[in-house]
Amino acid sequence: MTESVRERLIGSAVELVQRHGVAGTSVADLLERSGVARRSVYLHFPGGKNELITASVEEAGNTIGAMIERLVTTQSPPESLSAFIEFWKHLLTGSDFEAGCPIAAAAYGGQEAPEAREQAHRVFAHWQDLLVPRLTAYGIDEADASAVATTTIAAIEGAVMLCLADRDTAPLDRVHSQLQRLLPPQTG
Amino acid sequence: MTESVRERLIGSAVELVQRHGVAGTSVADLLERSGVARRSVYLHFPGGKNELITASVEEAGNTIGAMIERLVTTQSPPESLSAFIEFWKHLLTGSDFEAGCPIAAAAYGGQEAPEAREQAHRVFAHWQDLLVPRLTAYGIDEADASAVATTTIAAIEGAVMLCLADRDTAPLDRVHSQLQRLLPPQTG
DNA sequence: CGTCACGTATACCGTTCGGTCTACTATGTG
DNA sequence: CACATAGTAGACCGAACGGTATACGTGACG
Repeated sequence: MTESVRERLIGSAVELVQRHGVAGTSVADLLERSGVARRSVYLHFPGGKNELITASVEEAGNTIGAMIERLVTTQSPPESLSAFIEFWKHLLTGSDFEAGCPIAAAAYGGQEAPEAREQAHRVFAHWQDLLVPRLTAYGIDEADASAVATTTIAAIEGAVMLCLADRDTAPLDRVHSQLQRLLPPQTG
Repeated sequence: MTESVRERLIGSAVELVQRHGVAGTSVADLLERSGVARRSVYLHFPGGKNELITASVEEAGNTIGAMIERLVTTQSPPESLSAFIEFWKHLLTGSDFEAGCPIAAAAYGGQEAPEAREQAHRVFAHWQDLLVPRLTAYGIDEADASAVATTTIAAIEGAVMLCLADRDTAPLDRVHSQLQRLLPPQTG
């Protein structure tokens, strides 16, 4: 039942990276939030902070990826899109616009943590791979499906960033309305 | 002719924030790159690092904003879009995928530098204000124009982030192809 | 000439950084 | 019991952090 030390560390890393980025997340912060002894960090992650952050990017990527998979296998692309947008709006409002996408934060902090950036690359590739077959099944030309998938991810990630800057969810709503236009009515 | 101390500091701050983010940019780095005495920083920016970074976000926002204005006043929306995409591709390849958008970096680093985040908000609002009248003049419904403008900015910003993660410009090309679909042929 | 603004150079402040170390405590399990 | 495993607690390291202080140089202007 109780979370393991490793899980607590990864969970804390995800939350802190969402709020402060990679460079802005210190080991001391991680210890305080996780309530874990300093030494335990290097027991589970001999590579130190960067290895922990890389693992947390993988974990967050898998969690969100599982949600994406659940959405696209149970709903149509437009419905999945709405639900995904709603997820991000809740994350933003629930954190008073302090938390963004941890994967994006890792991509931007890639200079100091190259392994975390590579992990971010894998996560984004995975997310797109989940979308492409659903888009083609929905009637989108195979040649265009990967571009639509990339654009959906990019526009939402960019909108989350705009929401952080604006401290408002309106950018996500505006992006939502336009991304719907990229999804043709079925049998299109 | 020679750059003033203030200009050197701001220019250095823009480049460093593009590469390392707000939290990852140290005063020592700024001194080394700008070749300026430590004391001079606090002479020009009594608020220290945060004030300097806020000024650099304003400066970078104005520079890119001026480019956007030049593009949209001399070319059609699709042509402007292509040129803007090309600008980002050059920035990425010219920095070996180490430099991204400094405004986005400020938005993500807003936790530790709130004034810089507010400045990022103003910059993005300005960029969108430059696009909206051109989109309506191009035939896009007034109710949709602001959404198209937001989506264009968001998708490109997100694509730049994906390019950093992938170390490849392909995401920008894919996003480009889909953003074109949001711009109807004239008299549409 | 005096002085004052602007700049450099560098020492220094207290704090925090990531990471290592020693010592101790549970909880099993052979 | 013996002993390994996994954890806590906390001192400690050298380096880097943002910011302040002191001393000096230089050029414009009254």
